[in-house]
Amino acid sequence: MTEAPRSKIGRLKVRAEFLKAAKAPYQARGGVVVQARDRGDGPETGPEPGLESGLESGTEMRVGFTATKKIGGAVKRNRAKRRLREAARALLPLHGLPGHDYVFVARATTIDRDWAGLLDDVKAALIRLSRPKTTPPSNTDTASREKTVR
RNA sequence: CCAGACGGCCGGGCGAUCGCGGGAGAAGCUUGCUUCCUCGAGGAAAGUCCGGGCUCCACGGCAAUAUGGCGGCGGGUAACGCCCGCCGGGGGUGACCCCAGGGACAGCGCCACAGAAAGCAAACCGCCCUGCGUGCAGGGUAAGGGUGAAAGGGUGCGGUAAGAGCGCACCGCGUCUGCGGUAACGUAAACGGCACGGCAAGCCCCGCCAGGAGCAAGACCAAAUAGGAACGGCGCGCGGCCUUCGGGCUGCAGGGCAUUGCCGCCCCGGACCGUUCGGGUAGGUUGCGUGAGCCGUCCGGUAACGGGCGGCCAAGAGGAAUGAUCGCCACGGCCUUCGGGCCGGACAGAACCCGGCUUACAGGCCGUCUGGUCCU
Repeated sequence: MTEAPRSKIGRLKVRAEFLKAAKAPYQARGGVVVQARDRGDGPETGPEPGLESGLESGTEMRVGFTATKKIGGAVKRNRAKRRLREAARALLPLHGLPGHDYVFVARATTIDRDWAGLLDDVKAALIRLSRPKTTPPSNTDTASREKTVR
């Protein structure tokens, strides 16, 4: 789809993709719940020319946002999604893994959490999710990037 | 100045950095990206309660019925159950506020409890008269008592055995006439001696208004797969038996070209192949914002509103943009050593579009009016 693998973050749009992500590992921090799913078409396999999976191909990482009615009315739900979207924009290129789908689930505390705290929550959840046992080989440069950030 | 009534308006401002959605705006190049420019939530965007526009479906016209809604009169409007003005009734010292406010001689029904009596009036305690056996019978009466939401006009005077619209005055009510008003209605006089109780938010009657579904409406483009149709090529087919399920053996093979056999050709049937077409799913485009539009001004109208002229184009997503952080100022609290410091931001987010209604709302501004108090 594009040559720049890092700056491009796709968006989850279909309900089925959210349901798949909901079965994946997740991490709950103070103001947010993050779910991460490895789509299994990592960058080493490369875009197979014959395969039909060209749509969700390659190193792209994608993200979706969810806020249930438990949080409040439309204003509160939109506000929570906006804050999560902004946090994802800032942190996902640094701590996200390529080829993964992330779903950020808003909680009741998402709105009132102060901004720095919310960023810490998201960062901690992303780092925790990025070092499970099945680490892809492409994770090395991501880890080094993490080190430089700290 | 205090208390209050009514109407209108606002819903923080400026800036910096990083971002997001739209653009038939401009430039650049590597032709699908970058940079710049520009526009980007509300007074209720909400509830989805009424009225419309716009779509599709249904439908020959008219009338009636059913069902639902509306209900003083006049006006406004595209329309309304909305708005304005007025009338009537009720409340308030007042400014003002409130009212499901058509019909009870079309009919049915109801009026609990209490009370003697609750609807073609009757008479419990009374009051009065007559009779006598002196506490009962007969009669008159509806003033007084008591019940009730409501007791067959009210108050006063006369009248009477006691009373009673029995008579009179005023008030109420009814009828008729005059006058004012477009009308609802108001008002005056005369007459009537009071008859016609209330409930229509019980059914009902009368008048008026209503076909249905909704932008997930509807229109267009159109993969893959399956199925359909047309055309062309092609006898590739069918039955029976056996089977180790791979197949084998055997028989038959439509109609026409006069007839019979063979060959050939054509038609038909059917399997497969090819081409084309239509329906249609995913997906995409559109509907989708120039409109009962907004601003200014003048004119008509008490007003709602209407008209003229000039100017403007101002969200349009589709997992759904309008955000994050910071600084200064304004506003509101609290503290203050009067320098300042620390907190805080209501209700709520467009989804086809308008007109209303209803509900939610921190804080603030403006105008008109009423009552009271003080000063001049």
